[in-house]
Amino acid sequence: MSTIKKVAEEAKVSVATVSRVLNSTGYVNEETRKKVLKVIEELDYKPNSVARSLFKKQSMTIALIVPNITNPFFPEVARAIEDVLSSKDYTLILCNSDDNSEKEKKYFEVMKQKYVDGVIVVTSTLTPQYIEEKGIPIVAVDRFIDPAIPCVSVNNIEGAKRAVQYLKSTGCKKIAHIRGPKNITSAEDRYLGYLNEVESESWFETDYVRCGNFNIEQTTEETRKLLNEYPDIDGIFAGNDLMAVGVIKAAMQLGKRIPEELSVIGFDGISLCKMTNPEITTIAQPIYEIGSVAAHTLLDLIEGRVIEKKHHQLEVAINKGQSTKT
Amino acid sequence: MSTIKKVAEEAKVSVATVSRVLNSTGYVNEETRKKVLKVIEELDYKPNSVARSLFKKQSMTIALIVPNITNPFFPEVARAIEDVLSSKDYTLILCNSDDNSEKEKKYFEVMKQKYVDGVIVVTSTLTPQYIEEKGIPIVAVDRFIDPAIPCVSVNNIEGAKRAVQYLKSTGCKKIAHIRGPKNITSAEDRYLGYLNEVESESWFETDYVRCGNFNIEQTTEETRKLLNEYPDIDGIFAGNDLMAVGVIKAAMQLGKRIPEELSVIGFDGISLCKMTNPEITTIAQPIYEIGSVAAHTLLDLIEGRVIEKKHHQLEVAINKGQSTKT
DNA sequence: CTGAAAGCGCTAACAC
DNA sequence: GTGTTAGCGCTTTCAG
Repeated sequence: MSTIKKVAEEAKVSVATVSRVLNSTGYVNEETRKKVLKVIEELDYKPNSVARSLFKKQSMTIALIVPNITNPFFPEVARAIEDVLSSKDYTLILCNSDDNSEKEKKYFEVMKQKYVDGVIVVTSTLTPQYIEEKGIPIVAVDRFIDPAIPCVSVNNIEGAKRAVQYLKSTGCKKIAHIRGPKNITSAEDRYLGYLNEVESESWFETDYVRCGNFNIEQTTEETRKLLNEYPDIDGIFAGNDLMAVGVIKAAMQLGKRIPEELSVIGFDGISLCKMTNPEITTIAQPIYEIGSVAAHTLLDLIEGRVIEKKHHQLEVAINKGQSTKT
Repeated sequence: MSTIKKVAEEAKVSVATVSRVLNSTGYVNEETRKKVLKVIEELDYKPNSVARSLFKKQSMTIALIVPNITNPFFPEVARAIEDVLSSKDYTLILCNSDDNSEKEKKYFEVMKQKYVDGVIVVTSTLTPQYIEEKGIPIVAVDRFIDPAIPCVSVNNIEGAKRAVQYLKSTGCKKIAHIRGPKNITSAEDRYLGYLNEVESESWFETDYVRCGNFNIEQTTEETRKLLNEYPDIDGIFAGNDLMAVGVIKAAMQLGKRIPEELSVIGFDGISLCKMTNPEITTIAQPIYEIGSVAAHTLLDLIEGRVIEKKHHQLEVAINKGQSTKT
């Protein structure tokens, strides 16, 4: 592998000059510039990013910390982020935290040692103090951390309201909610949105809310119990699409027809919704856009541009499938 | 951020000594060792990986190049890889190639400049010459590249045979195949396995093979055509699970009952299979294990261990769902 | 416009 | 056992 020094020798100039043409900084005579370029070409010289990083204290890489890339929501976010990063010559490091605070911190440590320029994170355990202390530019995705930290998400409360409203509009009379984990802001907000729509209804019971923890099996189990206790529930708003699958499974086990006897609506809009049968009606987030906006925001932060808007709340849309009545 | 120099000053020793205790290399008096450790603790000193990389010409990071992380097969592979890497203090860089040779090459270039220690790749365009030339340790996953390059996959031919045999064993009399893209070795092998099982059958027609390109919509379209032309086909082996979804969609559109009128079997064993209705019967690859073995193999390669086995062919298993008869 | 030289933070000879 | 020093490959003052 050729180095800047070899190029300099070959071109009979100093390394400083080569560096100048490489980075288009400072003045350099057009003739010498051409000569240097020619030698670079001939030697197929590629600057060493590590050496550059050491000097500049930046690495042109950013890290994405998600709970688990295996959860179908995240690959799409990751893809979007990687797309914008690679178009700007940045590189993406992928980390799975399992929502474990220790792991998240360990990743942060490592990233700092590697001069990683910034991180995009989906977390519910990291505190603003810790983040502040690390001093790495950061943007949160999906889950809110702190007013001081840029965040891109959707309006989960509004989305949840729309879900319930839609269920009502298609004739559901008793609507339950299988919610995501406590302490996850997005799950909490969806629950709040649901509550807001139903608490003043005469039919509402607090017992209509069950926790499915974003997990199919548990959701199936909880739903079965729920439906056995309250056979007249005719609509369920699941806290995400995976849980909607769980709800549907439970309904099938109980022999309830969907959507005739039970309507189901999810949240997220992962591509899975279109693969099931019935296709799942869902409050779709613009997942790709979320990733894309997060990446751009982080780059703004890193490259010192003024960040006009700290909190992006993107619009949800309703994707109608066959798990709800028309 | 404190540096090794500050630690040395504070501990009143040379940087060499600090480096020694850091890396446990060479002799260092127990007393001084303790003193140094204490200072490191006090200053919360963390060695700078970039500086170390520059010297050692290695970065403790490896890259994973997949066509598209959005394809549900890959997140699981990525997760497995990241799990073993992080346990060995390596970091994972994620790249999406879209099966585009130019992008793959660009990534390779960048990785080389970053002193990335190795790459795990899913490719059908990279040539052994190119890889050789780059001189980066590499292991292929899912798709075979060259006998000289370590590869971890399953025996696709055998798996495909088993799929067809299973269909036969459940009573299917005319079995078609919706195959994946030409030039992708795994798709090719599955096709070969299918062919091997059916070509001597009296009912077999070459026209029973259609190309679905690993894509749901196209598969649905092709299947619909196929089933219209040959209404008596009663079994379809889809080249992967996503295409199995496409087949099922087509069957539903045509009002064919699954599995009574048409049995469907997929390949891969992604978790999606358990989320659809009917659940998809599939030839399941040990996806997590594939990623895990690939990561270990790459680390062996990187760390100079003898690699006992270049080509790992892991075992498939049949996952029975309700898309086939019992 | 160009070159010399001082680092960025760390490791590994090589002395002592 | 421990310190000195020469780099790893690049960027950026600072002279000239």
